[in-house]
Amino acid sequence: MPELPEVETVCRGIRPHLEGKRFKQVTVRQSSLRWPVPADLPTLLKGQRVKSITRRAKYVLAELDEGHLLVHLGMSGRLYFVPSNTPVGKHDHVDFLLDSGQVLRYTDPRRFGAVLFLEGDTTSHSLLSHLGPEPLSSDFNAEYLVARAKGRSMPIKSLLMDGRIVVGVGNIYANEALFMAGIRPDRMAGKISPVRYERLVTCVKQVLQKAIAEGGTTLKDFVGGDGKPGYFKQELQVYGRAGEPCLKCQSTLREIRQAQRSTVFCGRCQR
DNA sequence: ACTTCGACCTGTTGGC
DNA sequence: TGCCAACAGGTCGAAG
Repeated sequence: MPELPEVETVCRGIRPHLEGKRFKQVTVRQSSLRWPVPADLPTLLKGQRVKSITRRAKYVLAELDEGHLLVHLGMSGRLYFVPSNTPVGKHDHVDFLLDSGQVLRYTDPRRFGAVLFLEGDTTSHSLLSHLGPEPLSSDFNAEYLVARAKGRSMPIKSLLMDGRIVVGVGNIYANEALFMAGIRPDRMAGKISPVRYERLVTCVKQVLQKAIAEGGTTLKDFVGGDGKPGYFKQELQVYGRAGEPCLKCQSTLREIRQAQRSTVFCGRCQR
């Protein structure tokens, strides 16, 4: 489910029910995720109050009295509230029972996600320290991107999806932003003009903002923390539309593979 | 330093 | 209908 807009949607959905509450009991049924869930997580969290819920890249961070809870949804993860009597499914790996009586559930069939505890400061943690700027912040601008792209032979789509350059842009929105900007995904990053980077930065921000406003993109069964589906799927211009006509010029959208990920683009609109 | 590729998992889909 | 290969929203870390 998760690219930045989906994670942001989840954060916004769960935040009102978490902030100010305390963990009463944490149940870990499957600790084998991307990294092992700490064996002492239930002990570490018990009795702790959630001071705030924030997002950094695609990580959900719960600031606690002492330390932080970090959750990543990987490819197939979900984080959502369930009624306390909800049956436990095969992939329901962690339940967080709050003092309010509500249960926050972490479900992840592919187990590419993560549930970790961070001691103290978040920025120093190895998973977060190397991350590039947030795409919707002013730190992500054309000058910055031009500087980072200088001399790079990597295709622009791969550069966009590199979290050290800019976070939160996954396969869907990389495809969409490049279409919107009229740039071929396989163009060498170092050979794109500053003017085109100006346009690309604007498009990345636009597509992400629009997706957040629509509650994320629902593929499969993504639902935000409030249980509502995302409505951005109907806005997608190229992702998942290979072989179909370009919505701007009607020519057939092409599909290639880059870094084992599917790339869809219009050979006429994108140069 | 930069780029590519395998790896981690399960579920779904499409071809034969 | 069944079986098997390919593919799916991510991203780390090793190899080249």
